[in-house]
Amino acid sequence: MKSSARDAIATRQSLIDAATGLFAERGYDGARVDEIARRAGVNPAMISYHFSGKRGLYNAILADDFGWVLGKLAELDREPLPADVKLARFISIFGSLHTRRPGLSAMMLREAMSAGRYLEDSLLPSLSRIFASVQSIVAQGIAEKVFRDVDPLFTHHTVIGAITFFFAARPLRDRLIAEGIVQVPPPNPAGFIAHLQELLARGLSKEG
Amino acid sequence: MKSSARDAIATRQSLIDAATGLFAERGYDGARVDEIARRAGVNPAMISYHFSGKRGLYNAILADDFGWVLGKLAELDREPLPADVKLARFISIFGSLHTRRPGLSAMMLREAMSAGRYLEDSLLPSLSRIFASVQSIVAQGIAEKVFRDVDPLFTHHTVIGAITFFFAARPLRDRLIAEGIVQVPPPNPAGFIAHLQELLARGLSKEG
DNA sequence: GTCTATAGGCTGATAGAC
DNA sequence: GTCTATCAGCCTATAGAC
Repeated sequence: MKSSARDAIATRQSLIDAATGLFAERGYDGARVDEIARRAGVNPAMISYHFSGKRGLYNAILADDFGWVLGKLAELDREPLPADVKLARFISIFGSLHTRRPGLSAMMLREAMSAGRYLEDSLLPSLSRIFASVQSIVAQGIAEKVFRDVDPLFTHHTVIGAITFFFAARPLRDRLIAEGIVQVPPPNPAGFIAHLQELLARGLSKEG
Repeated sequence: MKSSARDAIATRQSLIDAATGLFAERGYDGARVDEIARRAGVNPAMISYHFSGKRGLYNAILADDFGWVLGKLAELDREPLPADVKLARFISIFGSLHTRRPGLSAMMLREAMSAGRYLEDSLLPSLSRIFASVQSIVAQGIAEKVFRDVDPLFTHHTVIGAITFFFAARPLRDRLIAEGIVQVPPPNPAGFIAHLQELLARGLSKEG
């Protein structure tokens, strides 16, 4: 992952990749800038240079990824689909986000637990948007009578909680498997997403 | 919550309560011992005295609560109940744990994300036990043909993820509600637990 | 045994010289 | 883009009061 010297783009990207992993596993305060730089294979001072500090690096990561999700959510909003299909689609989008950007689920969870403590104010609305994303789909489904009468916020929390936990808890799962403390095959993300789609489809269905 | 002077028990408890809140919201590295002591209304040096340091305090909290959960899980194991009832019971136990000890869900999530980084080795088996608790219930249900043929680990992650997220994400939810960014009534834990029980019962059911 | 005040010493983020 | 020094922040140990 080491960038060649004098390549600003590569330096930036190395830092982002290394930092995402460390922020995810150790949190903002637990991640050391020296180790981020070491993993990225660049000089620690590059963090100030490219992102004006640790905080800037942290927020740059979230700004990028939030942008990606919001774009996808906007696309989904525009499509005139029945709510059950939308929900399955959402689960799939949210799953692929975390597959493409491992570590993001943990960063988002940490922000949720700390009420957005390390987040720039300008990013709070984006987080809020994502935080509330499933609710409107569920509400639509209830209105359309394809879902039974559940609480949209509860359903939202179940979906977001399950997905983020699956990805965020990977470090512990991997450790327990590696140390032979639990014996399970390493689970695959696509299978989990399918499992969750099926569970929700059956669990929310009006009939049954 | 301030303990009266020279009351070791009260001092200890104040520290545990204050620390649980701060560890939950800010993580191990983000929680400052001075602030823990200030919130507890005791002198900072009391942390060394009663728990031989920050790390000891952190692990004392987890040791207590893990003990409580493991006791409940052992009880549940002993009862000869059908798997669907056991699962509902588990959800209820796990929910009441987090209701009684707000902050614990966040502490456990953080440990899962960091692979048990701040946990004493002696507590890892307990965490692992909790981490794997739902799996065996689901496996039993499949064998008994009351559940359809799902992946027990996936189901486990869904349940644990949903519950811990609901409680751990409270700070962000409260903030978004307080600032009027989302408009929902503050959700009640008991309702969420019931919602999750119902979702799982329908979603895992063999018929339908 | 329980608690307070304080000083020491370490670690880590950043800025400025090169 | 790198190296180095500084400065701030935080945990803990110590000495002693109650």
